[in-house]
Amino acid sequence: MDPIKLVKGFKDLLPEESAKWWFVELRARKFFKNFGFSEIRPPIMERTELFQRGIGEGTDVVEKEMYTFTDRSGENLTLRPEATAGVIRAYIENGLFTREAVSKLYTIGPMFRRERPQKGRFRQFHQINAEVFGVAAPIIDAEIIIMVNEFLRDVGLESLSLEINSLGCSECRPSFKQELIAFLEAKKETLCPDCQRRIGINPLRVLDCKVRTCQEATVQAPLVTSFLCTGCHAHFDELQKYINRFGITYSINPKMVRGLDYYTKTAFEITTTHLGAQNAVCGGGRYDELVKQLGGPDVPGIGFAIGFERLVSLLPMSNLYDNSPTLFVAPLGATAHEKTFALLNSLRLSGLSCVSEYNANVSLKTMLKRADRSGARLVIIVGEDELLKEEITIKDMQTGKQKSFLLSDWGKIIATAKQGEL
RNA sequence: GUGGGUGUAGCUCAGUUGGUUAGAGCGCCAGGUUGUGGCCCUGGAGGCCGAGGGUUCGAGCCCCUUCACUCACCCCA
Repeated sequence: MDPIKLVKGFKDLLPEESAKWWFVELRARKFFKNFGFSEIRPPIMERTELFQRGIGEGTDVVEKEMYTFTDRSGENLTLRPEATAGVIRAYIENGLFTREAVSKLYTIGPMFRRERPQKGRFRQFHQINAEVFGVAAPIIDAEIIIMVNEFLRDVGLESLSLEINSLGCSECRPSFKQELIAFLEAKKETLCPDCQRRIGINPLRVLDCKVRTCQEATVQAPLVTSFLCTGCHAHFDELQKYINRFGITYSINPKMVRGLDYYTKTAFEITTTHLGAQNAVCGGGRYDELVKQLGGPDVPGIGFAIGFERLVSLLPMSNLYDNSPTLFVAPLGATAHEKTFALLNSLRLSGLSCVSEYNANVSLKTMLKRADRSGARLVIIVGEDELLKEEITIKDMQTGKQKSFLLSDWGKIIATAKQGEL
């Protein structure tokens, strides 16, 4: 029979990798706690309408990338393609805005988009998401940007670049958009076919196009930053003031746009050159009108998403993700297995990570080989000699030293094992 | 959805103008050591050469089809 294969664009996370994931996740949770966030875990499936309203009908994500289906009772459901909409739904539905003036929430989990897979892009992928509701002041924009920037540095990423921009609000964006469209229409001939199409759909994206002729054509294009209303302008200025005060390096990229419709004012992106074409490790921004748009109170919001797989693939080599046990128990023969069984498990219960051999017939040589490969530094050997004397031998694999202990003297054995070396 | 690349052992890959029994390294198993790992030596297991069809006396190699993976576009984390 042919084995069943995994779904295209989905990945099995194997043990070597999952150790890295734990490392990242633990660090992230620590960071979030320090910055006053708490975890929320909305389901990974929502009513399709939520995403249509939240992300925007015209976006590619909604138009052609969602895993949407009707369940047995005819409800139209979708596997979440991003986290923000679901978090906002939960925020509204559970009335979190009535409990506290400001909510700082994070969530870590899988997202689903039916795109053609490539380097750094999968149909099931994971994100670390953060959202803050209820703060309109730019100080929070700065806080969030600094937090995510420092977090990525903390887990060990290097040569990242941070870009920020302001996309304006519903007041100033339309006039900019109008001006931009007029500009692009005039240059239409020199733009690539994709961009010619974009003029009508998402004119801001033209500024971000990779085709050289398009980049050349848009050097003189009007910039959002020069169209900002006084409110947005002040917001953007103050944000920079705060970031400068903390002192991280960034650049302003007036041509950066975000993919989803809901962003207003601040937008930012953290990229690297080591990811192939998918160079964004983190993207985020402010969405002051989204909560209201989804039926909630008029509460401003800001958030970001980190691509988990992308982050992990950038992690430097490190022994920080080492998952080795501290101890390998090697009993020779059936009697030794019986004698060490209780000890083995009480070592585990005392907080030590121990592995053992289950086959009573394997040789000491093989067990030591397995112990070596397991990464355990200490090995407890129990064979005929030890059984006669009611002893065990502990071997330090790094130094080769060996030492005997009375089998009954668990306290001493555990203490030595906890030391991790002889 | 569109375009390119690649499919040979568990993994990374050789494989001559089409020629007999398809190879290497790593990994795995066993032995060299009756109870001592790594290093070294010896041996072993492991392949429908992605699948289907075609050309040919003969196909891993050539042709067609198909599937999978991969990279890029679109778009995005």
